[in-house]
Amino acid sequence: MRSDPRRLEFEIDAREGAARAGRLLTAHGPVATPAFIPLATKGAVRTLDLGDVAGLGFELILGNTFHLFISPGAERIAELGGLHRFIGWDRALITDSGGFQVFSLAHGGVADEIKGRRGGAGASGGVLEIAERGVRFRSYLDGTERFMGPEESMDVQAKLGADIALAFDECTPFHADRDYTASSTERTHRWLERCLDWHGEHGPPEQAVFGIVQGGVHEDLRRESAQAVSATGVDGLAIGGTLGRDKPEMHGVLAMTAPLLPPEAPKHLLGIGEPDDLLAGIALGIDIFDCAVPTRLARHGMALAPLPASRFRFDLTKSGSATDEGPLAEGCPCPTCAVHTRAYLHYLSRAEAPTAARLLTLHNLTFLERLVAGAREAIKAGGFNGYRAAVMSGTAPWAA
RNA sequence: UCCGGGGUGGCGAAAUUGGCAGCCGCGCUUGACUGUUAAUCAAGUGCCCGAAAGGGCGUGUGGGUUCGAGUCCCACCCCCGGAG
Repeated sequence: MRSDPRRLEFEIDAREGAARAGRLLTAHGPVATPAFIPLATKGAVRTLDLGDVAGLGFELILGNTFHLFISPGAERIAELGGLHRFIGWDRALITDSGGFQVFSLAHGGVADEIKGRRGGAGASGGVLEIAERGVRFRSYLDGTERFMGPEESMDVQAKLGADIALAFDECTPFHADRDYTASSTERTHRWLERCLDWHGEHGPPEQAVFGIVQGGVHEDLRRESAQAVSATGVDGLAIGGTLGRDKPEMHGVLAMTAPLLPPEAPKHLLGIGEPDDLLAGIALGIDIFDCAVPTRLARHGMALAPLPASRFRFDLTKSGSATDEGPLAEGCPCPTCAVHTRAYLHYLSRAEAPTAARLLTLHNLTFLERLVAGAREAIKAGGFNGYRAAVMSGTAPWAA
């Protein structure tokens, strides 16, 4: 157990039901919440320069312990002045612990595991052993055997110098049975204690640590996990693990889990999400979200748009856009929509021009930033429910 | 005009030399993507009719040989190269 002073101030300005608007005060500046966090897994938001990311208004990005550990290595980054300096980002930074990458190494993506497809482009089955001490795996880069446990993860994150470190956990698969999920969740709790012990002794004083709540889809396990993580006095809590087979189940698990977390703590929903998921999470009191969807979809020719009937996606690669002179989304304030037509973006996407991925990434990140910015304003004005209903009925976040 | 080479899906091309035409790739269509091993992956795709099962038609054109022809023979059309 830790009894250190808090390294992360969290101020709540306004509440509406469980939803709240406020800010995280990190060593690298404030982060207005609710916030969406772009992924900079390998130290870069794919296709963008971090100057672009700051220009879009983001105050927090997420880097990854596992990938940076594999290359270029924590020592290298430490020698070069830490991750902020290495990548040229002076705002807040959170690093994921590597727990999810073990899952990914074994199963590919979340959807691959749920649907029983053994991993699209991933899933080379590089996990050798998951044991109490930690995880033995084979590097996807050069095949060498590597090891990561709670201490190693925290050591890497200390060297990276993230403002917020995530505790090392095991992301329990959807297909794991209840017994496995229970014992894995308990091990994650023991790993959290070891993370905090290591961090208390060696970690940067200004670095905050979030613990991760597991428990799969089981209410009692989620409750036990929420209590166990809360009891450690972490600076914040993250909800992890696979949350169910489909969206309704995911929202159910979320609705059951979120209220179990201490109300005053910052809450991070890991790996989610899509626009409706963000609003569902915000309604339940989630403060920060990270997700691969906006940036990955952009690289696959898919734009986010106020289209709830098509999961807020607009497929720009379809031939219907070939002669469409309108913008991606009417009234969108992003730099792409300010200049370009659907016809041009369609052409670029089909041509697999790198510029297409960049322009769509700018748009998609803007969409989510505007979505959460709108939620922040709505909560402060006491109109979040109306805002959510408007977005869910197809009103653009920048118009709401 | 003569000599030589060549005409196969939307495109580049295969076809074990007379044995289920179109392998493979591009393009196109559809699907997937939620703490990023994904600017990726999966499925389909000769043409026509049909919702489908299915049916019909297909290797420049027209004949011929053969149980069977993209492949062999004859004539013609077109393209490329060379010679006049």
